[in-house]
Amino acid sequence: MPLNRERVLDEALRLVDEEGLDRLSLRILAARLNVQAPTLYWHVKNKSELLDALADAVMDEAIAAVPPPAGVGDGREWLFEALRALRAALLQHRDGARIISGARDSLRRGDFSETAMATLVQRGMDARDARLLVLVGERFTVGWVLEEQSPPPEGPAPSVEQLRARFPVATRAIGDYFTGTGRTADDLFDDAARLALGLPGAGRS
Amino acid sequence: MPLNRERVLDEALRLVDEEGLDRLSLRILAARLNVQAPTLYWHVKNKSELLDALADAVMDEAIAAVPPPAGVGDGREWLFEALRALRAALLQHRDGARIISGARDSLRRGDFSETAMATLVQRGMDARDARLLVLVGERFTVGWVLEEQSPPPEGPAPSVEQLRARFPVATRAIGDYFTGTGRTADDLFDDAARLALGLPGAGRS
DNA sequence: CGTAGTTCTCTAACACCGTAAGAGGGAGAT
DNA sequence: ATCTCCCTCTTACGGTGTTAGAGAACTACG
Repeated sequence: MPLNRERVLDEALRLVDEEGLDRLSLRILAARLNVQAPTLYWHVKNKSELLDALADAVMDEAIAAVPPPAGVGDGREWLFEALRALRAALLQHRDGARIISGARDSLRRGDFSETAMATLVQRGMDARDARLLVLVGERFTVGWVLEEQSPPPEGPAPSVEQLRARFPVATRAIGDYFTGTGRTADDLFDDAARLALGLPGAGRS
Repeated sequence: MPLNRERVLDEALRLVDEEGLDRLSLRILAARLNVQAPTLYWHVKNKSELLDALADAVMDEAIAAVPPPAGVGDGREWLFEALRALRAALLQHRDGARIISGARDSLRRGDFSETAMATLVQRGMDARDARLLVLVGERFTVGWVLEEQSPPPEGPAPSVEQLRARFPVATRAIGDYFTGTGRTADDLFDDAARLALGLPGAGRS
């Protein structure tokens, strides 16, 4: 079975999932494919193009996960669901947000925006508002997941008391949000995303 | 004049500003300081710690640029100004957003959030709402500037017609926003940020 | 059948990277 | 005069992306 571009990309994504984006090197990837590193250059222009292709793959999954528009509203609720799907797709892969935010040349990013904006406009929203809303939602979500996926600091984690001393308001707010209540990180994103989109809800407890 | 940590960090930031984050290597940095690469290890633990220090430096500038709270509202308007200051500080340095989003261990990020949340709470906002709002604003802004600062694709830029064919809604909305009107990228950020924070305005034209 | 061409993988090498180990110079204190 | 601390040096290791070019295997053509 000969090597082809698809197998290279699949294995690259698997490698990133297992070891993280920083460990993706052409030599390691080649070894996993039982091949020498320069061989990859036959199937891929260079590493940067490989990274772009990975970003495309991740975005494809995100786009595929977006639910079809339904319901009645002006589409804000649908956009909210689309952002949930985007976040889920990014979380599906280790460093997913870094992959797509680092891509130099990925038209799939634009596809996501375009279909989102088109859907909103089709449902009656002003084009200018739609663009603004999609831009806000998309960049907010990427920034959010980027933070969620950022690895913890290298040294020993700072103690809870130290954090409480330096960030009293934040730690108390975090504590109030999670402890006792059965809320999860997913709920926090939902609340934040609804807020960013100007949607009601974010159900007070 | 002996080398010290401060001079190393200053020169590193200058190097990043001139050449971009990808070109920051210990050898190049050392050469600019008329020193050999391993010498830097006397002043800095390793490259990762250096990057964290750069992130701290950038965030310090952002924090310093935040205006003192004033006025009357519940603080949302002030937070909006704080986000503008954050964006401006990130734009001040090449790859500013990447620098702070890549930092593994920077407490200054937390300082920004903490003072923002404390300010909002002090002005009467519910702690939970304040946290959510600050989180939304901060991550939105970082995601936004990350996109603003991402370099153009390597090859020749795709033609306007190609873009219009693939992204009709988006290109039309962009055109409507900028052409003719005297609006700038700064205005677009302002509109988007106000939307994300639930502030009125984003003056319809 | 032979030969030419295409497709894929190989080896060898280059320049660069972060980083470790340890030698040594120079200044100040004992 | 020696000891000690601070700072810089040389040397080296294993890793990186990438290029150049040789060569094997297969296909198509005369």
